[in-house]
Amino acid sequence: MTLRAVKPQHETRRRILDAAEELFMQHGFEGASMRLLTTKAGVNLAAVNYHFGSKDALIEAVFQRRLDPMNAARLAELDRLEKEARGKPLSPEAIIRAFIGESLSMIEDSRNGGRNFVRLLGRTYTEPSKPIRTLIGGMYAGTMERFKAAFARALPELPSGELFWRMHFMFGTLSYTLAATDTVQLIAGFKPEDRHDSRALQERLVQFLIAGLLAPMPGSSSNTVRKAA
Amino acid sequence: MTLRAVKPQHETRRRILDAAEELFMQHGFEGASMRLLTTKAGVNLAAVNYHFGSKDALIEAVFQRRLDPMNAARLAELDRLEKEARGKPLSPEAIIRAFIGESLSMIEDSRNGGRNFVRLLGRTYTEPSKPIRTLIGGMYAGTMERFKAAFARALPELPSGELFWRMHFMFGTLSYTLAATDTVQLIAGFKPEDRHDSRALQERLVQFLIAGLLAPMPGSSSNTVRKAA
DNA sequence: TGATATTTCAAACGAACGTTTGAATCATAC
DNA sequence: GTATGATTCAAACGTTCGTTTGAAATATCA
Repeated sequence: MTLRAVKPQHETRRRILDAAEELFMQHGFEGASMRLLTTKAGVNLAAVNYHFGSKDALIEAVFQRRLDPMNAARLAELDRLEKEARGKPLSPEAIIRAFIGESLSMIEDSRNGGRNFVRLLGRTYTEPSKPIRTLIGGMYAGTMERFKAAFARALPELPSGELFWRMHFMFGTLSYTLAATDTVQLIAGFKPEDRHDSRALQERLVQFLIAGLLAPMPGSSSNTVRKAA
Repeated sequence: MTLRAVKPQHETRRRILDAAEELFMQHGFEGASMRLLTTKAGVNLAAVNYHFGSKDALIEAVFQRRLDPMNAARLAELDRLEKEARGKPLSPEAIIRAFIGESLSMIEDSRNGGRNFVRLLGRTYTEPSKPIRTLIGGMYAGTMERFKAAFARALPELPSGELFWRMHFMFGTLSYTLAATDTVQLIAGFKPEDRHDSRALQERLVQFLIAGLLAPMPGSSSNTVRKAA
């Protein structure tokens, strides 16, 4: 029996989470049934309720597993940058990169399911279900607070009300980019070789977001909000 | 019986479409059941299948009713601008306004359900269901083609591959803005009085999108793609 | 090995789903 | 008024949903 394949302690949990991640992304939370999900995971139908309690708890666990480390990594990167800057405000670009870098690099991670998760995440921001919105909102609260403060320090001339909207727009662009890449195809002209080139995508997105963040104020002159480079 | 309220020819259809618009937005397509939907509409459970054939056909009808006129209005506005310009390329800002103006003004239209629809629409761009994506994609195809051509004429220096991505980002920002306003609340700082001020929202969004569209190329110098003002 | 948790399994639960049915009701035209 | 078609209605259809159950299998440790 020495050659018997070992069965890690919580392999069933992991298999369920992986299958759920992919099927929630493909069919939505309601569309992915327990039977489909457990079949794909190769576990018994009752396993979800045994290990997680309910389908809703499974949904929560799917986000917990990835979102907490993801936001922790964002905050760690922001901490690192701020320490490095020794009290000086960061550049808007650096803050943007700290926020989107982690999620965009996960797009390339198809082996560990990171790609599935970020696409699921992008879809979920516009999810109508109240409990899910509350869940996601709670997981983001602290991170958003810190990044908003960092942006405010980097852009002292930008009124707080405007900053809110520009973060809102930036987050929306990221969200849609994560969710809709190789799903919706509204605009013709997509080159298939771009699909997995997340480096090029990231650079394009960063340029777009920086420009939007530094856009002139609605009623102002043609200057950007950044007084001096 | 002279005072009896008249019943327009297809009032039942309209009531169903209105209820579906709101409930699809609130609960998603699968989450909004026929029983909930018909109860809200004040019609019999069998009315949907009688008037539309099936739930899927109802979903299609919900989008048909609003999306075709909406895209027709976008194209009409673009035609008007181009006629007015007498062959000269339009400004990027004018093209952007032609595209987003119609949908953003619907945000204020809560009486006729326009607000419900645009929020539903924003959510649907990231919908995983293949038939729905195909449906929406087909309804947008011609409009996107025309707007892409208009942008290409306005920005001749911008490579076509870049234009695709910038339209993608712009569309994402609009989509998220439509879908997530007063639903998701990830960033603290939202002022309730902004909620229905779609004029101010539109100006903020336009500034953000223009800046993103005209952003410098990823590898270029610090100039924007627009050679001269 | 034997006792004790832990995990898996097939089967079934009641509830809710989208849809169908056939009679009842309504509107319209002769 | 009566015949004809359109619409509404209560009831039921078969299916699938998330969940529960109690026994069987497996792992853990004295």
